[in-house]
Amino acid sequence: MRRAHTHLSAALTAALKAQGVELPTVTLEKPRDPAHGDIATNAALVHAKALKVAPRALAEKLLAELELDPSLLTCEGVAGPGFINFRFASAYLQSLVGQALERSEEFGRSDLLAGKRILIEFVSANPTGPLNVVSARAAAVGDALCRIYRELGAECDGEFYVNDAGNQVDLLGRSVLAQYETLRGNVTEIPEGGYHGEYLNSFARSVLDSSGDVYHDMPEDEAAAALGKLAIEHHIAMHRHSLEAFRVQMSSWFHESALRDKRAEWKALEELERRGAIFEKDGAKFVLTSEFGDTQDWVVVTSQGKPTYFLPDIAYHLDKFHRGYDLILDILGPDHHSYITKMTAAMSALGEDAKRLEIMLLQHITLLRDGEPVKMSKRAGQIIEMDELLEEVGVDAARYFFLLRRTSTPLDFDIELAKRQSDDNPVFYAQYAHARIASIFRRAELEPPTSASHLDLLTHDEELTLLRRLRELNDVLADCADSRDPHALTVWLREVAAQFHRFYHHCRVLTTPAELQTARLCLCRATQIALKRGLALCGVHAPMEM
RNA sequence: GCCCCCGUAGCUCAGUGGAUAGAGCACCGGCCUCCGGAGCCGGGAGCAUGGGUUCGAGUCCCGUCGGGGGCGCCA
Repeated sequence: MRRAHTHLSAALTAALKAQGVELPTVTLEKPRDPAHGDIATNAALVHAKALKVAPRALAEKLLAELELDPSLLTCEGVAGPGFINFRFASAYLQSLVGQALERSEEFGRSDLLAGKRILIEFVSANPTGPLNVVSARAAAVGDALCRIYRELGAECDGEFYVNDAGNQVDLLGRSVLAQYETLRGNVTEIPEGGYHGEYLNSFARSVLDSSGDVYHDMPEDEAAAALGKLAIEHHIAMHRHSLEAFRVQMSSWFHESALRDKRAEWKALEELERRGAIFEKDGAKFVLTSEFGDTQDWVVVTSQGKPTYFLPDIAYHLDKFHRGYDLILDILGPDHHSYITKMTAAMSALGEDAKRLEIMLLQHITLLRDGEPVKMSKRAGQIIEMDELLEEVGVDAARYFFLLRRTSTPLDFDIELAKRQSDDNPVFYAQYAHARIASIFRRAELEPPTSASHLDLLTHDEELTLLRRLRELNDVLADCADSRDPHALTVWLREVAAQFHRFYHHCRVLTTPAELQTARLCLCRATQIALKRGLALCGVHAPMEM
């Protein structure tokens, strides 16, 4: 899908060298104004200064030098301050239909990131309650990114880090125990800082129903520990179930308890000490993150001798580095922003190449119902569970809506809009185009073509514009990969759908001369394949009818 | 006080150093004896602000104003 670009890039490099440029830099871009063609290059503007000539004059010289394959590209001449514009040859655009039909599900695949190993950690919600809608956005984004990186040839793993150790397990156990005792008629206060969610009440009831007084008869510490463990396991199972329903495939679930079993947090501490990156103050141990780019140092072991959450987190990240990934991506909530410099500094302190670690912050979401924000308070236990949202709007709409904004932008999730079956609902608009194509083949009582013919008849403006859109899939995926953000894919899908509808309105498909009909059916099929792939990378189904 | 995100059309947002800044919604007006009208065609207005870097800035840097979030020996 980038043959024309590759060709042009090479041709321009050769032309620049002939003009005496030793290290040509060639950037190709899509002009904003379609009247300027399909590809523009600023090569003349960039290199004019060094060669001491006017940009437009250099552009003319390059043009005279340039050897282009006319089956791929034609030149539109020099324009503006010194841009050179090019246009795709119709034959090249038409050939994309053949590619789509032949490659089918593979349309969009490339080897851009072949050989790269990428790890994306996402969701990683604490197993102290069900997944809520905050995790749902992370799930949608993280999973879509995994799919995109794999589409581009990378080996990409998605990982859930399970915080199943430490203080919160104990606290969770005591909270459950309090609920359990209350249910037995022994009204007990939930401990300070404990968990108040209603879900724990029903969990405590199920424990009481199945185990009776067993936990009442144990010593309190023992009961709390046992109940904590039980509650954690219960929630992990819930998380797995919810994510599966959301079509999120985690490659691995990394348990903090496994790390602690190996004493990995203490080994990380020893390594930091060995490197002189630990100091003691007021009986606590600090890591010298300020020496590695952070504004302050952080406690890793309290004066009570217990590790803070940060120490096992360091051990966990170190483990990720040791697993040899080229890129280690963490997707975290916006409240973790201090974590970026903190963890990066800690990795540097351990002698790792911190550039391999990228921590991205996913901005929060606001659910809107009838235009009004749905109030959520974690402290009061009022949360909207991910499962409830899926139940109400469906997996397709939920996944797609979470990708509609850039990750750096807070997202308003309009529940009514997500449920609406009309063209102002972006997910339905894209899916509808796919279903409409399916209906054309049903109507014609034809199987979709698997090989192309008479493509040279596709010469209408709307046909060629549609082909240009289909070609962009590779570029869009590369953008998503670079920006670590699948959102551009939803923009592309909307544009493909819109352009398909325009084409369909202006160009009759059925009841036209046989050869033209064949060509147009091939174009319809190619569009359908492209839509299906785009939707699949978002984790959304492409229905045949709706 | 320090740090992060954001400020583009009435609203929600694209635009990640290029040429005359684009979509959707909403609003107004057209298009169904015609392959799915869940669609298409046409119509207005805008880069918060002041500097700087650059041949070129919505985009990069600094300041100001406005909105949101974060700064524990909690996780």
